Parts: sequence; C-alpha cells; structure tokens
Amino acid sequence: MPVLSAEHQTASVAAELIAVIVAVTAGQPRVLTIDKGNALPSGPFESTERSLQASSRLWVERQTHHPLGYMEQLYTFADPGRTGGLDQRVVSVSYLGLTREAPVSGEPGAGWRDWYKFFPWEDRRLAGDRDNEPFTQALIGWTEAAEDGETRRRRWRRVAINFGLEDERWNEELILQRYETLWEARLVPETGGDAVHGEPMAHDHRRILATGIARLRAKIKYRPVVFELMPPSFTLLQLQRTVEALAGSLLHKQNFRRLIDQQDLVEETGGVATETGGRPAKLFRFRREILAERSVAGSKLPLVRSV
Amino acid sequence: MPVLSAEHQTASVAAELIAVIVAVTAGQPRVLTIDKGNALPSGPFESTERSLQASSRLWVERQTHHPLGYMEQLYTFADPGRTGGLDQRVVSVSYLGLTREAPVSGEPGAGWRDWYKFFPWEDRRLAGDRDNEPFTQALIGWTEAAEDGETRRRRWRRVAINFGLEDERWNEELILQRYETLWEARLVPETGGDAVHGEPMAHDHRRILATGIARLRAKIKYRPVVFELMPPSFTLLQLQRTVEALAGSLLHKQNFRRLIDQQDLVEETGGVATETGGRPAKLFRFRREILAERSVAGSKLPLVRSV
DNA sequence: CATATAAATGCTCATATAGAGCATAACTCC
DNA sequence: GGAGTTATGCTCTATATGAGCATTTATATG
Repeated sequence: MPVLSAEHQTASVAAELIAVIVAVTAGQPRVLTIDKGNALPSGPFESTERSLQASSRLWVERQTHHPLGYMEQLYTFADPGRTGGLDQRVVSVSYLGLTREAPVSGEPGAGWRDWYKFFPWEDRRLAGDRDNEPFTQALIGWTEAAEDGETRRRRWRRVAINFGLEDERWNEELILQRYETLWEARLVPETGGDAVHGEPMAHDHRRILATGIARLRAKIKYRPVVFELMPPSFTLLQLQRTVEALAGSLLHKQNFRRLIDQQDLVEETGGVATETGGRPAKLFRFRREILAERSVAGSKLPLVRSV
Repeated sequence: MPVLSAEHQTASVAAELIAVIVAVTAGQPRVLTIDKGNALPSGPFESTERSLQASSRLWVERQTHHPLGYMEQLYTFADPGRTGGLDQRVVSVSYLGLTREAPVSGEPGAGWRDWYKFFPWEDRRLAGDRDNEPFTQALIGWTEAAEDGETRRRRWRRVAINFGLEDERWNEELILQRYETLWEARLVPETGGDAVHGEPMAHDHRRILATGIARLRAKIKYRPVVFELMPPSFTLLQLQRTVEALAGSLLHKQNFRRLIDQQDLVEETGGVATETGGRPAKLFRFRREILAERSVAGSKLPLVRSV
C-alpha cells in the first residue's frame, strides 16, 4: 500500500513565524524589531489563523501595533540549535513586509532600527578606500591564517567574490554569503571573536534579516516594490534615495530617471516640492494600475555603478 | 516583559516535506511521483534529521529509491483544507530538486511522469492556432459569462495577461497564475467542471508542482542550473532541447549557442556525437569550476521568442 | 542685484546585448 | 549524387546600459 501524504504519521513540531518588516525613513533603511533591537517580531503559528501570512501579520501587530502593507514569504528555517521543548524541533517560516514608518507601541522595546547597524559593511553609499579598511584587512588576515595553500587560495577566492576585491565587482545581493563568511572568519560578535562587526540579534534572526535584505535587493531590480515604501507623492530624487538606501550604493541620476519614465511607473501629480534646496522638483505618484495592466514581469530598476 | 521568540508558547503543528524532483528525458520534462502519478514524494519532518532538506531527501529516497542531486527550498504552504488529526494544522515545506532520470523502485506506483500531462497548456513548443483552440475558447467563455461589465473586463484583462492573448506576450513564468485562473474558471478537474484540462493530483500537489515549474523557468534564465539535468557530456542541441523542454517554447539556435560560449559555461570534450542524423556535433561538458570562479550571479540563458 | 550652490532636466555617445536571418559545412540515407 | 538534417560562422538592426556634458530654475548669501 503506497504511503500517501494524507496518511502520514505526522510528526509534530513547533511552528513559528518571523517577520522582516522594512521601511525607509530619511534615506535610511530600517527594520521593525522587538526587545530593543534584539529580535524580529515573531510568534507561534496559531492553527486558528487562516494562513501563515495572516498569522505573521497578527504577531507583528500585537507586538508593535504597526500597520502593515505588502508581505511575501521569505524562507523557512529549521534551526537545529533550538527546540520547542520536549525534543520538539522549531520550524520558522519567515515573511518580508514593506511599509512606511509609523509610531510604534505594543511591547516595550519594540521599535525601528537602521538595518546597517546589523550589517555596516553593506552600506557602500559613501566612497572610501575600502581595501585599507580594518574590516577588509581582518578578512585578508583570515585568508592568510589558513594552514595549507589550498585552503588559503579557496578562502581568498571566496573573500574576493563576496566582498568585491581584486577584479571582482561588489555584488550587492550576496548579503547572506558575506555574513556567513564573516561568521566562519569569527568576525561577528555571535562567534565571540575579538574583532566584532555589526550588532547581534537573538537566535538566527540576523541571518533571517540578511535573507530579507538579499531578497529585497534582488527584487527591486525586476518588480516595482519600492513604491510600497514611498509616501503617496514623492520626487524622483526621493525615489532614487530610497532605492539607494536599499541597494547600499549610489545610482546615476539621469539614467535612473530615464528608466523610471520609460516604464510608465509614475505620473505627475501636478504639484512641486520646493523644500529641496535647489530647483523645485515635480511630484509624482505611483501608477498602481500598472500592476494589473502589465504582465507582472519587467520593471527593473537600474542598479548602476555609482555616483 | 517582552515576549521573546524563545519563550513563545509554541503551538504544535504537523510538518510535512514535499519534493518536486525534475528530470528531462528525451526532450520531455518529467517529475518524480508516487501513487501512479497522483502525488509528489512526501513525508513528515522527522526531528531526528539535521535539516528540512535532508528530511525531504530521505523521503524521496525511501519512496522512489532514486538518487538525487541539486535541491533548493521552494515554498511553505499551510493548506487550510487539511489537518494532521486532532485539529492540528499541516504545514508543508516544499523542495525543488534536479536530477537525471534513473530507474525507480521503492513504492509500487512510484515513477516518472511528463509534467505537461498535468499542465498541457504550458507546452508551446509546437506551433498552432492557439486563439481558436477549444482551450482558449473555454477561457473566453468564462470571461463572457461574467454578470456585470466590470467583472467581464477584469476577467478578460486577466486572461489576456496570463495566457498571452491580444497584445500581451506569453509569459512562461506565470504558471501558477494560469492554474489559478483555470481553477476559478472551473476548467480543471479538481473543480468538477465539465471541460477538464490536465490530470489532477492529490491535495495541493498540482499547485506545488506549478510553483516548482515557475521557479525553474525563472531560474534557468540567470543561473546555470540546466546542467544539473544533463549527462556528463552533451551536444549544444541537446542542451538547447533541455532548456526548451523546461521553458515550453523554442529558442533561436544560433543565439542560444552564442550565449552559451560567451559565458564560458562549457568546454569541448574533444569527442563528437555522430548519431545526430546530420553533421556530427561536438560534445561539451559543463565547466563546473565557474560556480566557484564567478560571483554567483549572471549566467542567463536566452529565452528567445521562438523557432 | 550679483553670485554661489543645489537640484532638476535635456541630450548625446559609446558599448553591450538581444532578436533575426543568410550562408556554408559536414554528415547520413537512399 | 541528391535530398534531408544538423552544426557552425557571420552580419545587421534595434534596444538597453553606463557615462558625461550642458542648461535651467530655484534658494541662500553678501
């Protein structure tokens, strides 16, 4: 008799939901946290809820009283280091949400944190001599500390690719790979090394945040999700700054604008913003219709080199 | 006191793993099934396993005795229609695996099935007057059966985008959207409608398969995953036929070749294949090194128009 | 009012990539 | 030898991408 999935002896596990809720405020990407920035909003999956996503929303709302918009599933982890008691394993389903920052209440300790606090090396908007930073030097030190030549070569290759050294270009999507490399090199506080980089979080929450950032950086290139982070009307520079905040690098202004209007993503509201310091900028709004008009694909934002 | 995730009252659910294992044999994409094509390999998550993926591999091997290679997480579902008994909800974590077809044993009823049996409309490799197919007509019938004009317009827009009618181009990644549209239109057997399209599967397995196909079709465009489906050496046409099988549409041969060697994805083995019917083709092998050499991104395969 | 500064905008140019098609070469099967 | 089939080499055009240069229109300052 074939074992159909319906007839499985279903092992029971503890299912938990974890949310990476992102906003961009004043040009800084931020993430909603609880416990003073130590953890992401999370809670057990309640079987009374209709869906995993609904359950995740509920926990965020309970813990932070923050309104939510767009949400998508991120990844499911089964951290082997944790149990739900009685030898029960914990399965964590994570969600990525986009919203605009609003006041937080709910639990004490709930609030927004700049995400580059957790991953300072991911912000490359300011130029600088990166090769000579202590950070880069520490990584190089790790590659050279390898015992045999083969390991040294492999480590060097990995560092070069992940951190854009030598001939490699910085790839802004390799957030998780970089975090894992730093972990192995014992350069993050979780590992108790001496040179510590970025603030830690409880459990594997920093890894989950890294996964969320990676997903978002990839997604803004082919889906018009940035607009979920924008106010109803905005200038093109504000839009660009938001993308730059997420991507952690600067864009070429003229090309950015070219792409935006080539794709009919926005329309003028008629108003102008005068508080810009220079020539007043036209205000735009997102043409939300295009989500329905267009087949979902194709709306890439330009992640150009720099400046 | 803040509720940290570690201290949650962890609700227990039944966790199950479901695998979409894909191979391409003789130009046909195939999926590994149990129960005579009625279900995907699946089983409960065993807390003794190190990881979700390892647990999923185990179930596939138990049920089909089939060797596995590449695997990645697909999506996590919480089908509200199912319970694990005692009001326990079932959470299903799905994985996508790529391999080459080998003999199947294990459970009786385990075996490979052409995936287009489940989604016949997804195979567009043969040209044809699609607008006048009964299938398309049935969809149009659904849009026209709407009660009010607004609904009719919305349905029509949706059908046009999903199925590439009117000015819209066929988008091969919208598999799930198409399946859902057909479901709503009661054109799939699960819904008990009269015009039935594609073979059904148990539970939500057909939906999971659709998700897997969508992921794979998207992924072959920017990661060199096709090679996981190829034998150690192959001709460029065989490679192209494999991509076409997955994509469900034909490619421009010369452009396909141009892209492949521009990217240094393959190298000649020195041998030639003579059984091709025409001029013998050089044999190639995948340069597996590039996975380490190159930063993971950037290796798009060309999904050109057709012929 | 003149002048520096900061943006917003308009345009151009070189290069890379993508979509299509033409032409030839090298085999197998009659 | 001719038909049929596949492999390969090349060319051409349209479009997309990456970078700059030049103006225009504000505000702030002396």
